Amino acid sequence: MTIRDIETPLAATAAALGSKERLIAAALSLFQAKGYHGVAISDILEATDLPKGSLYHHFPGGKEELAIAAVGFIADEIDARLASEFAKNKRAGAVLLELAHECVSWLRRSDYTQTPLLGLLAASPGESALTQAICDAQKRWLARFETALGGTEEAHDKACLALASLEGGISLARMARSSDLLIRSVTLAALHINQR
Amino acid sequence: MTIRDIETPLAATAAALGSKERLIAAALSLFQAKGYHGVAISDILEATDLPKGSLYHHFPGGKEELAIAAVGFIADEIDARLASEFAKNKRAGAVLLELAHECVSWLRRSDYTQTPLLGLLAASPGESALTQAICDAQKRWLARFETALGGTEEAHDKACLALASLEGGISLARMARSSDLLIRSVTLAALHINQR
DNA sequence: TTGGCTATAGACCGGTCAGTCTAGTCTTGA
DNA sequence: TCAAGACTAGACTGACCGGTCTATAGCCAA
Repeated sequence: MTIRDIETPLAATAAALGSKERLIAAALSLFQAKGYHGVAISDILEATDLPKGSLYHHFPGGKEELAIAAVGFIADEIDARLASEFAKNKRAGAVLLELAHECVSWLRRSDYTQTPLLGLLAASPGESALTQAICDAQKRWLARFETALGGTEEAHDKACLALASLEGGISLARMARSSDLLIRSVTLAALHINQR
Repeated sequence: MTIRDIETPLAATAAALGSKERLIAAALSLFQAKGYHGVAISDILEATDLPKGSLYHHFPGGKEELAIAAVGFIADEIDARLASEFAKNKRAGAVLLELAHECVSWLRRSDYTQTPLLGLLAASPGESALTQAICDAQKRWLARFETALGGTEEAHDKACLALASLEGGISLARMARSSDLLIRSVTLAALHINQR
């Protein structure tokens, strides 16, 4: 399963993937659209056309374990993507813009219902394992940008701006139903980040 | 009721405010911490120590009407705040930084449970009146920055970056439980915005 | 005192929630 | 061929959800 399978969550994947992957794909797609508390187990089962027994077989920990798996999946995907882009010696600003454009097509494809990253997924209070998983994902992405930018104090600042403009831009764009806002903020941020 | 009452949601306000205001204050505080779907009516009633009848008397539309009122309240508060700051001819970057610092103290006071703005409040799908209310709030704040920055195309870009870095920075900071990330991203954004 | 209005009070309802449990069906390897 | 594990299947449970309903308390005007 790759990130592509998630982007077309239901029809295309149902045939090719195993139940566990289908559950993760559907759960991620739904959580990104409605947040953890906004999605019922029954929604996920309906989307995957699987019975309850399957879900609790693969994820004995229930809803939260499934959500953590979904977060882990998207975290790995994006982390790997960042690693491969940076390995080509691209400038951080260029990588950021590329990621933003991918988010735009994601937003458009889902009719602005999904948040491609993790921002709105949680809305859950402090100590849960789910929140921790989201936190870890953000840390890893931040670290990718930071090292790519040179690992200095200034690099840290710029990495923060990169992710913040991306997450914030997604939030703005999603609400306004216009990817324009995301592109504008990220473009400006990328400009600043590429300055040395 | 002012924005201050919300920041210390329970104890301080209980005595001074009427039931309706107490409901709005508690609802806003809870929604900011756990998102719309993460808060039960019973949570709000418990926080305000009011019976169900009172809530449905003041808000016949139930949970959603209360949430819309809460969004409207914070939208007005911040909009007014922005208007008054810009009226003093402050530079946009300075106003942004000031707002960010207020968000920081807000985050700290709530032990990083609340999102001071609206980003995580929704996690609700497209067409609802609540989503529309949040969208309107963002538009108004965006317009404040845009006009303060001169109303040009470039001003629009900068306004997007301002709000995106703020919303995104809050999201990062909240997850990492460190206001540092918010300050870093907003400071950098403010720098860029103040450039002419 | 009375009548009407605003607001409080909380029992109650049908629906839905996450999660459990038992039974059945595949797959696989000896 | 058969036994054992992996997986599917869905009825069932108790808790909790948002919302409705009736009853009552406080207040001010007639």
